[in-house]
Amino acid sequence: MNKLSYGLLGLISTQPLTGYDLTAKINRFWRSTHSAIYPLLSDLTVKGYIECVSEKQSGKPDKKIYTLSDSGRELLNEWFSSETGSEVIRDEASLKMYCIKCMDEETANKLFDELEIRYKNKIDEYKKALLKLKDTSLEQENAAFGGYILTQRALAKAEIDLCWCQWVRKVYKETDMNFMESSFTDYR
Amino acid sequence: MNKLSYGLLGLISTQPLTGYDLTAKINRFWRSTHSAIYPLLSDLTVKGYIECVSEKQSGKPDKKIYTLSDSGRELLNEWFSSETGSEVIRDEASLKMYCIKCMDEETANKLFDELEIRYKNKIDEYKKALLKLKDTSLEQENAAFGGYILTQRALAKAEIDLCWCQWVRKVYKETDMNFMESSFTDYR
DNA sequence: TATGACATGTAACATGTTACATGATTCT
DNA sequence: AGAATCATGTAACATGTTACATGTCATA
Repeated sequence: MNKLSYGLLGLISTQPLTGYDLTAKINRFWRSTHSAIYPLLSDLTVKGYIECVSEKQSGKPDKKIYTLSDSGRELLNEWFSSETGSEVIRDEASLKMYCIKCMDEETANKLFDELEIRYKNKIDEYKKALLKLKDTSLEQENAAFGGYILTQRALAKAEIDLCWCQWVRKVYKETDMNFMESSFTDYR
Repeated sequence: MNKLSYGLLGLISTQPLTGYDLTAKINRFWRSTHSAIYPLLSDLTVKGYIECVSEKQSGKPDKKIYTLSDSGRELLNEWFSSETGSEVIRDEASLKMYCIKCMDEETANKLFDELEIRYKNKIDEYKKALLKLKDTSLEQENAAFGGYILTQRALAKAEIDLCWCQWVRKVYKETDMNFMESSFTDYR
């Protein structure tokens, strides 16, 4: 059982879902692809933590709808009480930003442009997701609550990223002053 | 060449560093371990992007100090201008928080406690790192600038995480009201 | 008429983690 | 006395990514 497997179990615990649904849902909090998820779902089924019902479709592969079993629910509760692993971050933008003073000005400005657009798009995306959640909240309350709080957090972080990028652009330009004088905390 | 290799090249570009130094430095922005980094440094040396000078030590393995070569500098500049990959996040805390409404109250409160302590520790750590940077800025300006802006960002995000966790705890308790009424943006 | 959403799966390859291996010096 | 820091490296195993494979329907 790896962390992703627990995550899948967690999502399934709030409502029955297909591998396709799970791939889309989990990606907001845990980077993954369907190629990693489908084999894990097979494993979880073999181990008896989830159960699967097939729904016939025309033109598409049968839809496999997964639900949590009793032993899956037990395992989930153990996971809830276990120590939480620390966040894994791998951000190429950070690696580049570390070197910002080594780039020529044109390259640096292009990087600022690229990142600002990216963070603005994220903000839009999360705002839209929040509006969408307002419609679907009535039936699936537990899942909606989870989706709501996590999207609020993602939005807040995207806003920080945008603001930070604008601050760095400003501080980068002011080469004559001591950069330690400009605190991002004050700028926010 | 994977992203981590470019990151190592980037760090070395600002100052000569050992594998041990690199492991410590890069971890703030890119989760990795020495077991992944040492083989990459060998590869980069064979390919001629970095050069290595050994310094004899007693009781410890020789210290290998890496510097960037001309072809390494060229490759770095190409990377600076290339499209930036999107951030990879894998956060077990998010996976658990999605299920917060499915946990019993005691488990949920323990999770809130665990995460708040974690975020507070991070905030302390980054504040200390910022103070430390004020002393070392004079000689290594480019590296200090990179370290400074990235630590400011990490601090801002840790503060958001703590604030968010406290907000979720509050909203979680208020079970009778519609949770969509409570916006994290207003709470901040 | 072409792109994207829907829907599942496998294979080859790349990358990451954990444990093993060694050992002096400094801090608590 | 024991833990942490410094310092490099390999091996076995676990995990993740990209490409391949198939095919319909709805939207732009």
